[in-house]
Formats: sequence, structure tokens, C-alpha cells
Amino acid sequence: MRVATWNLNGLRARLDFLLSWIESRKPDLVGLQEHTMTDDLFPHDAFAALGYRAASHGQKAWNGIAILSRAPIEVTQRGLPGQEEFGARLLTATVSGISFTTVYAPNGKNVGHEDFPRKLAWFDALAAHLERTHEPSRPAILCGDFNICPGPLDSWNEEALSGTIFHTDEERERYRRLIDGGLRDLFRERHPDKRAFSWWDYRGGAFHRKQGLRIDVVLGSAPIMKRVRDVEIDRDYRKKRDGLTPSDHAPVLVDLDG
DNA sequence: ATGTCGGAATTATTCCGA
Repeated sequence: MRVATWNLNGLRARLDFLLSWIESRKPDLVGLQEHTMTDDLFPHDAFAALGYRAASHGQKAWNGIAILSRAPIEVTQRGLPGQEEFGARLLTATVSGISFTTVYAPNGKNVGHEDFPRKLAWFDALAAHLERTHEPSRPAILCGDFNICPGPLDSWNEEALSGTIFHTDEERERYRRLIDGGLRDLFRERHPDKRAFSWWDYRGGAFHRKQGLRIDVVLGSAPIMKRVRDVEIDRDYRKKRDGLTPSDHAPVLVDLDG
């Protein structure tokens, strides 16, 4: 079973790119972030034509997450309780016996911005919600764009960026609370010493300069951990293809046994 | 040039957020 997460930076602008990626990588279950459209505009037909069902939790212009799956999707949660005003950022569904949650965490902008403490509060709410609703012994996946660089190895320049947005102790403490709750970072468990990024700024040729961050992750509970066969960041899909503009994020792919 | 995108508001140009 192949699971993936991808921040699209706009589904309308990325639909052809996404469809060609699906045809190439053939994922079974996908969490999508920043589709930036209302649910009535979500292109269910385009995915159905490739054999995928879809569930969306969207809004106009910003945020928006969705789940694509070959197997039936039973939505169990739309939006993070108590944080609805911060936008459509969480969607949970049961698929193939797995509780699958995809999130688009708030960016926070910078440590002095009013969004920064709101970002920390959003993560506190996320951890509390998962602790309330998820039993660690059950199969669960939490994936998405966390907008947190988990550790120094996940940044192109920790030395210069330490203490700035994505790189603060406060954000990393929130990330750690999720890990301590029984979820494992599947990429880091599989590749303890590998420096790999999932996001590169569009500006300044960051991709070609290798100036990226690993902020898109797939976390899994113990029953998922046991099934992991491989985890890779699909950086080829951060490149322009057939004249189509990529997202500023690359997909993350996880292959599970069974 | 903080250098590029996507989308909204408004009509090809500017704003905002990332």
C-alpha cells in the first residue's frame, strides 16, 4: 500500500501536474494540502476517471485539505475542533482500517507576528485532539505540511536559521509532543542521517541551490511503523514538467506492507 | 530586487500570503 502527502499550492493550477503524478506513482492513499478551493469546486470527476474517490474540506482562496483513495473513505473529522477560525486545515477519515489525518499547519509568518502564538496554540489543540480521539495501539497516520522543521538535519542552514520561523524551540516542542504521543516520523526512522528536503522557496533559485527544508512529514503509530517498507521524498516532482509549473513542495511517498 | 508563485479583487494591474 502506497501512502503519500503533498502540498499542491493550488489545485486549480496543479490539476494536470497532480494527475500525471498519480498515473506515474500510483498511490493508494493521498493527503493533499493547500488546494485553495471550496468543496463545490473540487474536481471529483477528474480523480474518479483514474479510479480514486475523494473527500475535501476546503474554503475559498486559502488552505483546504483533501484525501484521495482507491478504497472507500469514511470521513470522521472535518476541521480541528476549536480552531475553525484559522481555516480549513485538518481532515480525518478511516480508510482500509487506518485512521488517516492530513493537516495543513499554520505558517506563523515570523516569531514576532501575531500568527506565531496562534500557530503554537493550533498545535496544542492538535495534540490534545489526537490524544483524546486516538488510541496509540491502533493504526493511524498523521501527514501533511507541518510548517515546522523537526531538527537541524531538516534545514539547509540551521546555523543561520535557528530561532527563526520553522526553527524555534517552541515549534519543535509542539512537534515533539506529537512524537511522544506515539507517532513516529516515518522518513526519519527509515533514514536517520539523511539530509533531504520537501520544500524549496520559489524565489532565488532555492531548489537549484539546495536551499530547502523538510517540513512535509508522514507520522505513523506503532502498527503502521511495523509495516513500513520504504519512505522517499519525490523531489523529481518539484521540477517543471512538460512546461507545467510545480508546487513549491515535493510529495512524500511511504510504501507499507499489505 | 525579498529575485516567484496562486488567487482575489477587478478588468491587466495591484494586493496579499506563502
